Amino acid sequence: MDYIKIDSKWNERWSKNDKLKFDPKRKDDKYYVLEMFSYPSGANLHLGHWFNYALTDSFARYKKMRGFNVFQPMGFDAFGLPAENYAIKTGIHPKDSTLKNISVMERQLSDMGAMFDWDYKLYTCDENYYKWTQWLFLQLYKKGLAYRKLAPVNWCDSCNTAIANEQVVDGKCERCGTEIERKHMTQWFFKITDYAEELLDCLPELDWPEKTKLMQKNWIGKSVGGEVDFALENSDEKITVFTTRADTLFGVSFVVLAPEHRLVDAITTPENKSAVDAYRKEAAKASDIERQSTAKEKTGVFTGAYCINPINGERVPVWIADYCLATYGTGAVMGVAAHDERDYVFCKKHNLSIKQVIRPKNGGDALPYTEYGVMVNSGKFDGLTSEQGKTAVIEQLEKSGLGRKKINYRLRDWSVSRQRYWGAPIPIVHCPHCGAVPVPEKDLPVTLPYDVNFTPDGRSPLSLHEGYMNCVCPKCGAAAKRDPDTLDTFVCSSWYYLRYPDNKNSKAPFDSKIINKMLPVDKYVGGAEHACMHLLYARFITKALRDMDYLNFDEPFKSLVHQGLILGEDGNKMSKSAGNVINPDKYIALYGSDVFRTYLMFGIRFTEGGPWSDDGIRSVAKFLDRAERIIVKAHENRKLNADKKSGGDEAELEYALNYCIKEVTSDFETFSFNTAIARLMELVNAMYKYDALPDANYALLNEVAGKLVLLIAPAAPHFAEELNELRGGKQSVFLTPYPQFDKNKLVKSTVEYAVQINSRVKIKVTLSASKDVKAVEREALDCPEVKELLSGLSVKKTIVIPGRLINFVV
RNA sequence: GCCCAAGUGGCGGAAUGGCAGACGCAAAGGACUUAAAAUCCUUCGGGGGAAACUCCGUACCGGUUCGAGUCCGGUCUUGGGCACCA
Repeated sequence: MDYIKIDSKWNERWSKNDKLKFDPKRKDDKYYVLEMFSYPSGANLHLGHWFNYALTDSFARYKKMRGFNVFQPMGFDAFGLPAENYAIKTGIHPKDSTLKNISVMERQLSDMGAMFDWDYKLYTCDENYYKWTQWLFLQLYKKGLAYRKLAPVNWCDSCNTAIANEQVVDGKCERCGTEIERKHMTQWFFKITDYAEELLDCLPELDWPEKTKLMQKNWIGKSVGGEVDFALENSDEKITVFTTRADTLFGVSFVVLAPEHRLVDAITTPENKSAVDAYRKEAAKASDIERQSTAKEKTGVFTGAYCINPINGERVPVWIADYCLATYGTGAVMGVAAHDERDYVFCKKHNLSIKQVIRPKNGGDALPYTEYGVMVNSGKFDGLTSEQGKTAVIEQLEKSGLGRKKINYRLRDWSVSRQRYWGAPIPIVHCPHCGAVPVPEKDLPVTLPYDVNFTPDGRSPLSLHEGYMNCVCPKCGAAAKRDPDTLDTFVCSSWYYLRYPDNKNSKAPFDSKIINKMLPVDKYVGGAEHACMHLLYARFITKALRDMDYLNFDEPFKSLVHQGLILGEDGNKMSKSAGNVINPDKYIALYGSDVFRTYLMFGIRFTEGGPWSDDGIRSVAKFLDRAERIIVKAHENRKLNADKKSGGDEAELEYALNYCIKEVTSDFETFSFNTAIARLMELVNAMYKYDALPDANYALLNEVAGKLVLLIAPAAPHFAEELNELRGGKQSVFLTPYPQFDKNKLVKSTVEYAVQINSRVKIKVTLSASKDVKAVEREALDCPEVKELLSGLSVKKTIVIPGRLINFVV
């Protein structure tokens, strides 16, 4: 078959066939398949896109054949840093480069022959889209879920700008090599922590990979414990620490503040000031990852201050150390050397006291002992278990107001301000009189100006644009300034799935009546690298909009699948700099899209990915050729031996067909495309075997061939259409119901059993297909071969696995 | 460093705790052909054995079990994420 020629032939016919498109009037049997949209970074669709989009399209086509009204939209996550970097380097405007990339990628996506509903496309950089991203910001603001606070950014002094983590290489700015430091700026945050508990609670019901749910669970990081107040000596202030181990409170050796903690300046004594300042400066250079490394040496300096342990009145020194993070808990921790590895090392190093207050339940004094045990040296609490003590100590402190139960989350609020140009402007005006004032909804969008200057030093173009920055306060009319920042692109992608089904709505982001019927997404497909951020943000936004009565569902993505990562031939991640990028276009030009798609399905496990290799791509063309030959032959000879009585050979062929239907169906449901193709190959092999008989019934073979065309259609859509037409099919295969298997044709009267002695396979015997364990055992014992095998042995135990094996333990 | 995965022939990969290597690729041998391509047939984890057969084998070490690639504990390696790449 000419695989290249049929690509364009059928792509064109499909685009003209409205029956193949999503029907917006039918929502009861809708099936929303969504692939994470892509960032138009390079000028080309790369292999990874192809892998994800083509194979998910096969799944969508399968669902279509199962009778669903499939909705499969496509769009672009078009704002982002790379386009801006490109502009700084080349002077080409991000909008121009982005739109150009999009047009190339759209062409490649249509060449793929995927049944995307292009009428519903969206670009996040489009005014008609980001208008509603800004609307979303305003709703969150109204609801009290958007707020401002001081937060650190990576600051490059020479570029005079904040830079992304990605642009920090070895602690230096990737552009100019200047050492970066953390600078605190007032920025917008979304209060995702308000939803921490619900985001956690809803996880179990989601049909998501367990590992992804676990990662989100750990990311949210709920810990149940308590807060304890340590009063400062010579001050009215107190240090509040969060702990999950209040049972160790009697053993506190020191208290540590994060170097950024607000009290550090106030409590540091004059003789310690220079050391503390130097330490803080050094700590500002390290990333959180470096600071938390347990392999790193535990550094810290004494502030000179002391505080009082509320449970026993002991005087405790206050230190600062970079392993204590300002962003988690209260930014202060109590150090219990005897029962925490990190604290133990810290105390040994700085010669602080170590006091054992927990003893293992079965005794022992080896320190540090970090497990639960029994309280000792803890006054009236002695003898309580850690579990009891944790609660009892906090309850005691609650009476005096020096402590309280507290649930803490590792999850932090979502920082959405970006000091960049290529993003959705933040719809806020800063007025000297009224402060931060939201732009009225009727004035949206706040349009991103085009005529900006991309200075080589990387300063934010928006803040330098007078026409954009100067405005009047919507509240009092005074001269005011716009917020110079743009929104994190994750904000744009946190709601796009809600826009697709109603993408042309100019009055609202979406019509709730439509969206409540179209959502949740039935199958969401995308990379596992989004497990913690995008997927969590999208869940949060859905819940927030639900609480504002825009939506009536709790979760955006009912079912989720991650595709694996396709690596370069060298086994490394594909990248321009590594020179290992594979362009799918050359394979399409050589083999056609069906061969390429089927090869991707067969050669690489969808959820695993792996290094690219084109070994064997020819074999897939061979398989399709082989299938074509038998399908054509069966059709041409369809009248031959049509009245032949069915016998064992026919039953075998029908078994092969029905087994294939059963397996391929369940494989498609689980995205196990590689085994689905293997089962199709087996069916083709069975057809050849039958064809080799002298008196083969071609009417039957042709019937099987007809089913094969349908089964193969989601994997090789153009190929299947072509053969369907050749066989006289009048309408598209994708409007033809997917074959169902007949379970009566899958019943076999006998089964081959493996007979084991002490779990080692010795012989094989054919027994009846009974499920009755006792009957199978009796039948086996009657077999002469088994009798011979067991002669002279005494059987202690017999294990029968119906349909599989019998194990005699002797 | 922390969280989450993965590790099976020369290669891609199959295996609800039940016959490891389905289905393919590559390789070798053969048929057809003047020849090539295409197609078809056979072999194909390792050791031992003439053969029947037997022993070993799913990164490494240990455990649970009649039985472990699969479950548990530990180790190593690789990949993803670690909050301003998307």
